[in-house]
Amino acid sequence: MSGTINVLNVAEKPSVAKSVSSILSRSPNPHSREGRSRYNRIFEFNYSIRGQPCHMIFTSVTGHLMEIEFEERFRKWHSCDPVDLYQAPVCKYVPEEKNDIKRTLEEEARKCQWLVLWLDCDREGENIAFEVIDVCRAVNHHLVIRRARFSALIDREIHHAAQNLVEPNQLFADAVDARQEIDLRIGASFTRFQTMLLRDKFNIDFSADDKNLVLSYGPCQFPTLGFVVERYWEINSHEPEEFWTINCSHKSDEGMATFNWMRGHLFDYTCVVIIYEMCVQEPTATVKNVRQAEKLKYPPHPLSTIELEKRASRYFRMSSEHTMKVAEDLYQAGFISYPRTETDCFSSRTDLHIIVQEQQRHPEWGSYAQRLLDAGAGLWRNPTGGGHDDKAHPPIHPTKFSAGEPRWSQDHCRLYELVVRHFLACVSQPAVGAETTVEIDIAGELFSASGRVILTRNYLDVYRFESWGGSMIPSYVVGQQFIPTTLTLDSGVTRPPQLLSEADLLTCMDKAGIGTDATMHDHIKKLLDRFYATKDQNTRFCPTSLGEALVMGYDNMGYELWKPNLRSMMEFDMKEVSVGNKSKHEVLTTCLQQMKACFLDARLNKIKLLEAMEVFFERSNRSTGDEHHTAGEVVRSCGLCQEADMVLRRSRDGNFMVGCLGFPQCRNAVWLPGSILEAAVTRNICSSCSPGFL
DNA sequence: GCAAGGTC
Repeated sequence: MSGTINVLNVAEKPSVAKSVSSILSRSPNPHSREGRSRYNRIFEFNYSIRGQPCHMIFTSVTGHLMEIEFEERFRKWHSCDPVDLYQAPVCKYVPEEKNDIKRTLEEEARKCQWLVLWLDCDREGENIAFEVIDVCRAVNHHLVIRRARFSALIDREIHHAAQNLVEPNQLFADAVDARQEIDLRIGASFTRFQTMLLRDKFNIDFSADDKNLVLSYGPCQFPTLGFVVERYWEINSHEPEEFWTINCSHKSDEGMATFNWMRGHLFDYTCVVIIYEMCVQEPTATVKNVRQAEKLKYPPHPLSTIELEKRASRYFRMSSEHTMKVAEDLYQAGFISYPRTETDCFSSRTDLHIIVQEQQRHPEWGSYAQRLLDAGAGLWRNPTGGGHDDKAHPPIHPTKFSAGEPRWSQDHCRLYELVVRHFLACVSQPAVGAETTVEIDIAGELFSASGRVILTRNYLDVYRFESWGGSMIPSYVVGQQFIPTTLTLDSGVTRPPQLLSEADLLTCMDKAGIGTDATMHDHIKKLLDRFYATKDQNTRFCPTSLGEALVMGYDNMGYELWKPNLRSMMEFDMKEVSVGNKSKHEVLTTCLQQMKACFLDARLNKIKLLEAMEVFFERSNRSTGDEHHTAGEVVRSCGLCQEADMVLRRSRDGNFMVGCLGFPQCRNAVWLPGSILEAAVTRNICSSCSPGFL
């Protein structure tokens, strides 16, 4: 073997550079010096790779080093036709704020014989690896380039990776190149097109700073908007239907039992009346069945990013964007582990007990932590995972004890508490309850009642965010007979679903593969920033007229640009590229060809987009006048808000519409076609569809 | 001024 060689090692982020350096140098604080970028230090130590003595120089980037952009002459909005953006040359460049990292890499690469890439082992990481290669090779053509493959920051894994270096995977990087290019071309072309088309035609009046009103289109943000609009439409089109049911209760010395009709509810009034009459004539109830069973309520799986966002939204009404900001703070200060992870199971190598031990001092949950560690208490249970593992980061867990820091905001305290309590819950036994179900028979009709008592709370003692409802019911024995205390015929009305909450929206995105754990909150925030949707105090999202108009415009064209399919197809193609079934060129060509055709067609049909905007901005303009308060003929009560009446009126352009008097709080409305010359409210009921009770 | 993806 020759003498010592210099090896430049690059990780995706500073924390990984430090961890890997510690492991390889077998020292908790390896020697380090400053680089040109103040975040990315350079660690130095000696190491031996397969007998070759190496002087290791270990630094990092911060995610992608480069961005993709159109060539200069296509960057200005009016410099070209947006359709040109499907062929315009694109290039990768290092943005200004990453220049110091680039310079560090160049300076160090000149001194080295080898370059070892320690980027995350996913597609994006592989792509970043090639960005680093580009920069380093430009200043040193003789570099020997190697890739370290590791899935966890633990000794065995890291030493194994260092001793078994491989080639970087061009296919993985290609998949990301294709994704970037498609996203840029589609996003920029549609954004410019719809912004320039609609901004000048409509006086879209936003109270805030709208000097740079941009109506953006993106393959992630639009499907996200699509979910919001789709739910809103589902609510609007809901026709409340009246139903009937029979309820029965029985009061005894032990308390009250409420029995539900096992038929649930029926929409046929006559039918329910006949059954009810039978029950009233022979009201004696006979107990047919009494079941007792032990039920378990399991603690949640270890915490992934999406779950953290969902739970912070549900428990504290924190937005996912704010949650990630606070989590990042806590992570930077060392209180919680890395907050961007898909993993919801702990590696068997993680020492869970040590994490619990640290929390024993806490005034609120410390005693619970002590009980967990007491083997005699039997509270401990090894956590069960949810089956997700990104092979890079553990689930989110506390890494340092705190009883609250002076600099923390209320949200920092809450989020730290959630992470700790969630962790303690994960390693706890499930809650145990006893459930009793009683079935009775009245005149041949079956009713049932159930009750539950919690026998052992276990994890519920620490996880104060969850409860397990249930009430006691008196005891019954099979064959026992009694006369019900009440037996009533009740009516109800079917309700529309609720608007999507932030947690619902995250679930929709996760299922459809829209965005990643690190970006989903960005796409949600974008809907609010672009005035496409609003969020109420209960974190529920409602599309604005603008958001609804955009989705409706494309929907009327017959395109599913606002549905998640487009992104799923792209994801599928990316996978094909990364395993070598399709080439990057092939995927780019076909995908962009299709999107260009779609773009040209959309432009040809821009009248649909304009029409959709007219509908909503007509409606929006009206709200500034007071004419919507003028009464019209009442058609029916509003099924959406269930508070005001729907009335028939003429809109400003002379067309008929049926709108809710609750406007603008309630935006329920039906717009009749302009070809209708007369409209009136009658009591006649359509004989073919015979709508039910309204 | 435009996308989505890394990360500080």
